[in-house]
Amino acid sequence: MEKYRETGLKLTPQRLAILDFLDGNTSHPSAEDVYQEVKKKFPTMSFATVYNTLEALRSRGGLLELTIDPGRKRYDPNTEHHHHLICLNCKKIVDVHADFKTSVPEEQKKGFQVIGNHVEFYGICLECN
Amino acid sequence: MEKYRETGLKLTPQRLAILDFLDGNTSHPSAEDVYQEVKKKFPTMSFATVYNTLEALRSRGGLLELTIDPGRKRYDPNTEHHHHLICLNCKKIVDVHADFKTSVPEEQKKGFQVIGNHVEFYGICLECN
DNA sequence: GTTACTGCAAAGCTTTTGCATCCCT
DNA sequence: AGGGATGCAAAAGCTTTGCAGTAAC
Repeated sequence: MEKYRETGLKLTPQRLAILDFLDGNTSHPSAEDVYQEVKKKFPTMSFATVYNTLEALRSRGGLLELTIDPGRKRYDPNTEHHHHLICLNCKKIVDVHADFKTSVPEEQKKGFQVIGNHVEFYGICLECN
Repeated sequence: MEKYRETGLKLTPQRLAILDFLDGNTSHPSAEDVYQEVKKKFPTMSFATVYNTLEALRSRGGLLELTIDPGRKRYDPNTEHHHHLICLNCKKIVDVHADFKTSVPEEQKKGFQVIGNHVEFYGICLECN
């Protein structure tokens, strides 16, 4: 939690509440989810602060922005390389840890400098089935 | 092009122009891209028609909705199983054809019925580098 | 003739931004 | 004290929707 201080991030009470909510969280919350949660402790919380903080974390490499859910961004505090399984019905996202050794065939790279990859599995979760 | 008629899709001139633009298109256009292109032929084209047609195609399995680009949906008329490489800078998307044999480890499925997967590679394209 | 599509405008959601005030360091 | 953060409101993107007129079947 305190590790961000040294990156120049100002640790306000609101930010600590956001960090606290995100720490170890595997629910892949949306900005709205973060807002609703932190609003309980800080009724004056605004989306500006939520987005500001999420972006501050992301730019420091402390948060991943997932584009797996159409319509809204989802955030993942686990920045280790891993993959995701999403429910097509309720949009629940669960982590998948595995090493798939996927790589773009050389002749298909089109000059791209490939930086990383992410496997997205989709299906229907237990509750929706 | 005519194959959609038998699915109950009404082939209006506007739809034929959209189908014509999408056929064989590997640029993964956004709704805006489709709109701008078809507007050349039909100046009164509206987003309602674009979205209506894209959804009609998608629901019939003739189009994929990609959620790979934060902020807007991208569409892919190639419904064969394949993967994508996206430029983090300009959001260009290119196809990657390969069989990666990825699957969710049984103990991580959490009761999900897994339907499919998609590998997303990211990097910087030649033009942006 | 039916049924479904078109086009315009309005509304809905998510995200971004301007700005005055406030507070962490 | 200074620089950055907060919070409110407004605005900006993208997508959806209502509805009257219209065209495909």
